[in-house]
Parts: sequence; C-alpha cells; structure tokens
Amino acid sequence: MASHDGPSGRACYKALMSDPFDLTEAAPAPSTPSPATPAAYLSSLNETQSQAVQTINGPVLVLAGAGTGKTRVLTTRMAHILMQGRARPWEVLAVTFTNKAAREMKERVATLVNRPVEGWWVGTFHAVGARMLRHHAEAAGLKPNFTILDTDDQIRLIKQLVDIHDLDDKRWPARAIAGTIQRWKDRGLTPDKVTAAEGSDTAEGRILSLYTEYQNRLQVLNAADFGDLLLLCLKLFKEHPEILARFQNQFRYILVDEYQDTNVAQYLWLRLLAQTHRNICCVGDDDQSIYSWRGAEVGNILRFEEDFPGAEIVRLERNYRSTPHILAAASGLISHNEGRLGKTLWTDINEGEKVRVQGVWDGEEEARTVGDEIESLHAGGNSLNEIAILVRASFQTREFEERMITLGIPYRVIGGARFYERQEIRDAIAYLRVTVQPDDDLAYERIVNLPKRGIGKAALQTIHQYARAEGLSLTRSVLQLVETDEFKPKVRKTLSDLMNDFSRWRSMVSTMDHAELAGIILDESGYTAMWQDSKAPEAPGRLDNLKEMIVALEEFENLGGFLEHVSLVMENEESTSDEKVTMMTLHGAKGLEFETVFLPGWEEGLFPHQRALDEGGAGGLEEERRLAYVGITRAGRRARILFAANRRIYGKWQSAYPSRFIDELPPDHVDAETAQGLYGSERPSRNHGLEDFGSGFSLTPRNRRRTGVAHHNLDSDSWKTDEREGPSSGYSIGERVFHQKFGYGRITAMDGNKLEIAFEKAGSKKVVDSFVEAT
DNA sequence: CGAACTGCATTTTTT
DNA sequence: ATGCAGTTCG
Repeated sequence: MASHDGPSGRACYKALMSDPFDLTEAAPAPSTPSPATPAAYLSSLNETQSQAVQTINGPVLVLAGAGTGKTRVLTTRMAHILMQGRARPWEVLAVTFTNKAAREMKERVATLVNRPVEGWWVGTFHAVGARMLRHHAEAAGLKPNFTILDTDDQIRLIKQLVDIHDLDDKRWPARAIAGTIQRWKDRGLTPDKVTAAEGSDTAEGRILSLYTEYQNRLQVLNAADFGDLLLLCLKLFKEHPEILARFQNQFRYILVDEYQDTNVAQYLWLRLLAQTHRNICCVGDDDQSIYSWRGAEVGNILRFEEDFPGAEIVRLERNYRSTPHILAAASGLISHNEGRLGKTLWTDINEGEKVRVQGVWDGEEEARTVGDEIESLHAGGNSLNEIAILVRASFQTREFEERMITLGIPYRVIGGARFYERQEIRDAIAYLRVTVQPDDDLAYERIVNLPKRGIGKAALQTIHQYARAEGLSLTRSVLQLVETDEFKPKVRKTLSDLMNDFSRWRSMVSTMDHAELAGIILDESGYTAMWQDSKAPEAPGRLDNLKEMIVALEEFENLGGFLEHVSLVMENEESTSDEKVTMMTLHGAKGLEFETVFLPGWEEGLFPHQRALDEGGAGGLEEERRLAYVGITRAGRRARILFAANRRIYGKWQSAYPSRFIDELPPDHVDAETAQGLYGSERPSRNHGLEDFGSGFSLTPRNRRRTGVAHHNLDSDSWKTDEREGPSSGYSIGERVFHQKFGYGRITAMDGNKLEIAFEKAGSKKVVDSFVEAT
C-alpha cells in the first residue's frame, strides 16, 4: 500500500497550497458532451456499475458490497464527468478518508483522462478542509500559516489545562477529555452547542469548560486540531455565506468514498457544499461500517434518501472477488444484523472450498496450525503476498510472528510505528514548526530545552504563567520577559539567544532552499550535535532518520508544505515488493483482498470483543459482526476461521467459548473440524446465553448511541475568543507590591504592563505586572 | 537533574 | 507479560 509518497505527495501539496482560488468566477463549464460513441472506459463495466457511473445528475447512493468494484465505479465516474465536459477538474470535489484512497483515486482518474492531477479537489476530508481554511484563514479566525495539531499535541495541551486548574489528572485523564472533545467535534458541536445537546451533568460540565478553554488556547496558538479542520469550515460557511456560496457554485459534482464512515460534521459539510448543484454521489456499504467508535454514523448512509430527496440508489451486488461459499458464509453471518439496507451478493466464480472453521487448544496451537498451512500453501505455489492473517486486536500478531520466525516464513505487520512519529523526527519538526509559526507553543515547549540549555521547570513555569495571564503564546511571552529581570541572567540570555536564532532562521525562510535551511536549523540549534555526542546505541540510526527527513523535504516546495504533509499524511510506510505474509487487524484490512485469509481468535470476549459489548451494547455487537463480515469478505478463495479454547492474555491464562459468530455461519458453507475434548464432554452448542459470560452485557440507556442529526444545526456562533485588555497595569507609581521571588518593593516606574520596582531585599528589577500583587 | 521504582491499564485508528 | 507514565530518590 502506502509507500513513500514521492511525486504524488508533491502534487498534492502543490494543489493544496498554491493554486489560485478564483476559479469559481470562471464561466460555466463547456457544454460539449462527447459524441454518442460509447466511451471505451465504460465498456469494461457491468450494467449496474455503468448505471452508477452514468447517473451523474442528482443525488446518487451507490451501495457497493464487498468486492463489487467500488473504486472502479468511483474513478470511472469522475473520469466520465470530466470526459463528458460536464465539469472542469476543479469543479469536482472528491473526498475520501485516507490518503491512500485519495492517492489511488487521483492516479486512476489521471490515467483514465490522461491529464495531470494539478488543481484537483481530490483528497481526504481533512486535507480538503485544511485547504479551504488556508485560503480563508482570516475569515475562519486563523492566520494562513496555522499549525495542524496531531493527537499528541492535543493531549499535551489538554494536560496543561488540567494542571492549570489543579484537577486530579487521575480523575481527569487528558486522553479521555481529548476523546470527549473529539467526539463532540465529530458531531459538529462547538462548545456553545454542547450544553444544548448534552444534559450537563457535572463531569461533562467540567469537560465542557475545558473544551471552551481549549478552543481559546488553540486560537492563541494559531492552531487547529483534526476535528477543527471540518468544524471550522462549518463555522466559516455559517459566518460567511458568500464564501460558502462560492464553493457551492464551484463544485458541480461531489463524490464521496466510504460514506458509511462519515461523521456528523462531515455529513453537514457535504450537505452544505452539495446544496446548489445537488450532484452528490456517495459510495459505501452499511455492512462495512466499523468505525462508530471514532464518530462514524451509519445513520448517514441509512438516511441518505431522506437527506437527499429524489436520490437514486444503485446496488452493486456482483462480486468479483470471492467464491460462493465465502460469500454465502459472510452473507449468512451479516444477516443477523438488523436495520440494514440489504444487498444480495452473487458471483460467477465457481464453487471452491467451504469456509473452514477449526478449534484448537490454545494460542500456540493456533499459530502452529496457521503456520503449517501457510507453509504448505507456499509449497503448493501460492504467493505469500496473497495470504493474510487478520486479527481482532494487534497483540494477537505476536504469537503468529514468533511462529513465522520459527518457520522462516517472511511476514510483514501492517500498522506499526510511523516515520513521522519517531522522537527525533518529531523534535526536528518542532524546530521547523516554531520557525514557520512562532505561536506554536507545543512545538516550542518541546524543543526549548532540547538539547539541554538549562531551561528547567521553573523558567518554563514562569513563561507559562505569564503567557496565561496575558493570553499570549509562549514565544511572545518570552520576547517580553527577556526584557525584564524575571529570569536569572543565564536563563535570560539562553532564551533570548534562542529567540534570536529563530528570528534569524525565520528571515531565511523566504530566501534559502528549505531543505538546506532545515539542516542549518538542526545544526545551529545544537540538535544534531546532541545526537552526535550521544553514546546511545540508537543515536546513529536517529541521525540517519534526520538525514532522511531532510531528503524528504526536497519533495516539497517549502517548509509549510512539508509540515502540512506531515500532519495530514501520517501514513505507514511499506515495502510492497517482497513475498511476505501480511498480518494486520481486521480494521486495517478493510478495502484489501487476499486469496487466503486466516481469521484467528474467534472467541467470545476477544471477538466479539468484551469491550465492544460492554460499551456499545447491541450496536456494539452488530459492529463486531460487521467486522467479522469484513474479515470473511477479504478472502478470495480460502477463508480459515480459528478459535482457541485457552489463551494467555496479559500474562494470565483464560478460557473462552467459541465466538457466537461461528454459530451464525450457515452450516452448508462451512467445514468444521474441531478437535474433540476442548470443552470437557461436548462443544457448547448455540445459544451462548448471556449468563454464560457473567457480567458482560450491559444495555443501560446511557450506553445507547444516539443517532439523528436534527439537533446539530449550524446556528448560533461558536467560541468567541475572550477579549483581553491592552497591556496597561492597574498599578500606580509608588504603590507597594509583593513578588514571589523578589519579595516586597515599591513601584518606581511603569511602561505599559512592565513595572520597575525597587525591592527591599533584591534591589531594583524590571518585572511584568502579572507577577506582582498589591499588598 | 537524572535514574530507579511503582502502579496501572491493556480494541479497533485516520486525519 | 509488558510497557509506559508518573513519582520518588540520590
């Protein structure tokens, strides 16, 4: 999949940052539909696919079952619109969830229409949102160089807020708060709207006020988190109808991939943008909705006809991937869910093997069984690239990895650490971020004492205190504070020097090659030297990574473009080249296919996962079932399901019953070969009643997910930044004041909020007013 | 300020 | 079992 995103990444960036925006003013699209000769690209489609491609006016929902050629339809449709001259490239908006999908879309359409990707509005929701915001930053309350914060930054910021309020971080874990805020944002809720939608119990009230503060802080930092990329768009559209209108006119056609994964904010965003031309085509599969836990609303796809009256629904049901047994097994399983739109997948492919279900004694035997079979498949001439082990939870891969190593079978695990998440890369990026965007506190804080400069907790606290009191970012605070005697001379000099360094680097941004500049920054700051001097065994590797990053920088036009890439395109690297067995989670496997798929760990508690049952109730179970459906439908020719009677989890041995999903598979399409005696006398039959699993299941109303969008409207303003007064202090000359560090003194002079004070013990010092109190 | 210790949770993941 | 984060010592 995602390899290094060379040229296409660059193209993407160009499109993002530098295309001129006044395209909407342009004349209507040329109206020269091509001649009646059926286009070549249409001939390779089946009838329903072709219908989905050619129904280009009005709202269309394409229900695309697994393996029915969804991507082909999407790309051909876009090509069709362009080739027919219905719209010019910038008049089509195509959104996806992942960069990988966006890239694939761009590549395939570009091939079909034989045209470069420049200026296209094809990208992830977030990338497109960011692009809109950069162009209308001021209207959205930001500066165009705003930083996009990742989850890590978010959590650190929230942690700071929690600390400021002296809240117990055990009771108020930043992670959880960030999650709640994110979920509010997913639902399109700005702080002022949360109260209305959410009963305000005390805990939520607390989090809500943190949310408000968090947003204010982001504003000061000139930063947006991922949720903001959409939420601020909504705000922008609301407050500037003329901007919205431009977009609405511009986008004659809108295409949406994986519609079942959209959240409320994305839904609102789409609905607004589609309002004028109403040519919106959403492709998705309600049976593959597996992301409710990160805000996706299956309701969006289920409600499509109501939301877009007169919508045409096209069902893609012909499957090109799997054998009938596999399809039947998957269909039988998913039929246990309620409230589906319903599809009947069929295929021309001949019989093939039944889905095999095998019970084993423990996890080790499971790994051995899978390993042996992979060995014999490989010996039989099957490519390892066509074999996958799909697990529910990532820890499950460990046992298989060990087994593969023992057997000498090459494998890859998808979903590990990413390049841009490595410590040294994040440090380096922090330097670049502060250079590009001085108000980026989180980045500044990360590197202010890295390498060690003797800036300790105390100094940082002083800066924070001032920043908070004045509503300034850290760097701005430092600029003011170094004019005073707040810091010890040494600290003061260090901070001042660092600020000078940054302003020097900043002045070089426009004149110097950015990759070269990045090298200079890392060298002059002492960061490179820090690793060079390090005796840590990983130091050389880290230096290599830094070099690699500088090389990667060359691919971009400037630092800003690179940073945008880093924040929005956090993708996994992967060498797709060699023959390897793939291991990954079921979630990671959506959209992929393999000839042979192993599905281990089908046990109650693991799959369906206990947590999903506890937290998601009945809906949670259905989502787990959809996950199982996704798993089975990844398989082309062979699907192997396994369950173990015993398994060591977190160091403890646990026994479990086979997953209820196994009982839900239609027997005619399954070969069961379970060893006898795994569960005492007999294998437990169907009817794994709740009582078998103790506490498990809770269906309290609290846990019911809410659906529906009615209350998420766009009225009322969002957060207001609190206005701060100018820097005039409330003190007067001669007044006696107290300072934490210097003790008592009298004010001898004032300059705005800077005070000169003759301290009784410490002598005369310049300090800022927020550090003293009247006596 | 850095190293050792303790407690604790531990699905899924993109942007 | 394990790793991580926060805390407590030296």
